Amino acid sequence: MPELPEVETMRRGILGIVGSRIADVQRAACRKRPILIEPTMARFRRQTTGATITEIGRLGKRVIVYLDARAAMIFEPRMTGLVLLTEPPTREHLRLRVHLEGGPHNELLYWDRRGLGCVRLLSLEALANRYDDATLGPDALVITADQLAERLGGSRRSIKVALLDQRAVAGVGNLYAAEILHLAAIHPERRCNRIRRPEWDRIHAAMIEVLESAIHHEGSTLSDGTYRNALNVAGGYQNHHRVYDREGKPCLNCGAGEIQRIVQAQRATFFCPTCQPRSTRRPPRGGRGA
DNA sequence: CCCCAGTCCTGCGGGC
DNA sequence: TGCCCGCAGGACTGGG
Repeated sequence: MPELPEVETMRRGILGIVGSRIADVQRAACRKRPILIEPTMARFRRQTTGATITEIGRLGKRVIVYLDARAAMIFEPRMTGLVLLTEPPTREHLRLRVHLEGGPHNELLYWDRRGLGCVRLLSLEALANRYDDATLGPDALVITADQLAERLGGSRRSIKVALLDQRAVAGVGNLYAAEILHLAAIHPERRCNRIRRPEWDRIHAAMIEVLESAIHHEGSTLSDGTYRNALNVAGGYQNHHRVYDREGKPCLNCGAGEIQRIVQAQRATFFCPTCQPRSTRRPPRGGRGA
C-alpha cells in the first residue's frame, strides 16, 4: 500500500543516516520465504559493506540509498514493506538488517509482512537504465500538467486505471488515485482521450494537493495498521480520506451523495456520483475544508 | 502497441 | 466458537 506519500515519509525519516558507513548487512532471522535480494545476498553484502551513505532519494514508490555516489540500494516496499531505524512491528517479518557506524543510528531495517517487496543493489548506470523514462514516468510531484495531458491523453483507458500506470506518472497508487479524482471532480471511468485540457489541469492540481497534504500528515495507515514511518509511528492522512474505503457513507464534499465502490482493472475504486458525474459539466463544489 | 487477467504473499474479516 | 474462503493492491508477466 505504500504510495508516494508513504515512501516519501520513509525517505525523510532516514535522512539521518547520510554520512554513516555500512558496517555489515545480513538477512534477518525470518523463517518466511526470503524476499528477493538482487543481485544475490552475498554480492549485496560484499559490495555495500564499507560504503558511506551519501544521499537518500526516491524513485516513484522506491527509497534509494546512494553509496559513495557510485551505487544505490533500492528498497521497494510494494504492499507491506517498511524501512525503519527502530524496532520493527514484529520480529517475525524482519527481512534485512543493515548495520551502520559513524552516525546517530546503529541500523537500517527492512521489514515486510507479506514479503512481496524487494531490495536491490545497482550501479548508478544500471539504475538509470532500469528506470528510464519509458519504464518509469516523471514523478507525480514534478510532472507538469502539459506532460500529464500528453502522456495520458491519447489512451482509451479510464483515467483511474491510467493514473496507476507508473510508466505514465510515477507514485500514484490505488488509494490516492481515488482521492485525486474526487478532489478534481472527475468520474473515475472517464476515458483519457475524452478528457479535455481544463480537466487535465484540475487533475494535475488535485494530484499535487492530495499528495502534498498526505506527505504533511506522514501518509495513510489503514485499518490493518501496517504502514509506519521510519520510527514505527503511524501516519495520519487516513483521517482525511474523502472517498477511499468509505462506501455507503455520505460524501464529505457535497453531503448529499453516497460514496460508491466499483471495481476497475480488478481494483476497488471509490467515488461520489454527485461530485464526480460522467458528464463533463463541472458540478458545484461545497466547502473544501468541511 | 495497448490493455487486461493472473501471479506472488500474508493476515484479516465475513459468512456459515 | 471455529474454520475457510476471499480480499487487500504493489510490480511484473503472458497472452489476446
